[in-house]
Amino acid sequence: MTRKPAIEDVALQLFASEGFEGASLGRIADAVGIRKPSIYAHFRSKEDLFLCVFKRTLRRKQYMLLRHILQDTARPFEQTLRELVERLMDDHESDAETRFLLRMSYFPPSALHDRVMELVNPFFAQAELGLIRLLEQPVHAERLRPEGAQEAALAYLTILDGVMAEAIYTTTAKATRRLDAVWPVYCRGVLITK
Amino acid sequence: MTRKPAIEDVALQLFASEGFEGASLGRIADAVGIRKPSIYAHFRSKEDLFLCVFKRTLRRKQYMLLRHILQDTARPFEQTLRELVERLMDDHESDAETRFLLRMSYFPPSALHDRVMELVNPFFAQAELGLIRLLEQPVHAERLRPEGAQEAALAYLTILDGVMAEAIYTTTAKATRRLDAVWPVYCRGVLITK
DNA sequence: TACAACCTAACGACCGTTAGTTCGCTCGGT
DNA sequence: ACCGAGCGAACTAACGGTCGTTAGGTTGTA
Repeated sequence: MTRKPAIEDVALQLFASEGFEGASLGRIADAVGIRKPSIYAHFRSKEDLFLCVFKRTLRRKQYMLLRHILQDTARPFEQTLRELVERLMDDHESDAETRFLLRMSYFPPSALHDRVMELVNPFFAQAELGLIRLLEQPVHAERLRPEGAQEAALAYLTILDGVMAEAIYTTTAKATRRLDAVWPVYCRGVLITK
Repeated sequence: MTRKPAIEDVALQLFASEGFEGASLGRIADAVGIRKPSIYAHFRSKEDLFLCVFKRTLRRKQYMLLRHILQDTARPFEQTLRELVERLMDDHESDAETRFLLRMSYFPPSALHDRVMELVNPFFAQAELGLIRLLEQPVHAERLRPEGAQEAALAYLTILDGVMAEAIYTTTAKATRRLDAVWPVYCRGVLITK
């Protein structure tokens, strides 16, 4: 029975709350219940541990996003999209995975900046593409302004980031307040007025 | 002739790019051209240095924001607000002050979390209030949907944060692309359709 | 004008602590 | 007999921070 998954879980927690430099291997080992050198039985270095955790988180998040977007493509898209924001906000509050991913995408450890960006860029590019594909489906496109799928997708991602930003530096409650204000504006702005 | 301002400038740069834990006093001193103990002639500790720089940055940013918002209250507000996003994006690219402020507001050094938040919260609260006051002026309010000043202010702040988020983890060019997409959506969403 | 007293920025040397990392050993399962 | 997870000890480098001292400028007083 190996402690490898436990090490990754704890590292995720500490990286999310203290940052890469702020989370030491000694405290990670303490929280797992092992000694510091034991970590090196599973990871070549602190950077290696970080990148393993980062890749795992990216994989899981990508899977979750695609599942959510494609779960029921016939529903009104604004319902699916609003639920996605709410879901990510709740995740950010409850589990560290979303906090970790956001923090390390915004401010990666400077020595690993390039390698992190190589992983993050395709992730966001694919998310954007998936969103545009959803909105281009005739069921939804006909309710949007002409040629408005890409505009609606980019505007949505901007709003998503804005709400998550508020959730990061204040609270989920205040972020909900922002979402409630911005959502009607968004819908009026992208839907065709009949 | 004292090196105190130089120390603060360099600390700002390094805190912005490496984070609080990632920026060491030794490297700050090197970049200034002095030795590490000399820093203690001006600051009681690393935390003290950080808080001084943070407060100074907050003061300057607040001054800039108020000046921008109140510079010409008769102009169409959507012009003023769009220019403000563009200005903050440019600042983020050119000088470290905006990067520092955003990074440390999102992810303050965990030991200083509470003290940082005590400074940040009034800052953002006042920015929100100033914005609502601007939009409540009759010249602007009559172009907004009824009771829409607060909604328009919150929606704007969300979009501002979303665009800045993109500027942080990609580039100013990509953030501009988002702004171009979201801005017409915002205007259609908050203005009265005639 | 002279000069001692004072102040302060800056420094070299060094403190205790902790960081990431390596090595060689032990022990339990196969 | 082997393999690999885990550990104790120990290494080097770097951390934030303190100490006593120095050099240069300002000030007070005679």
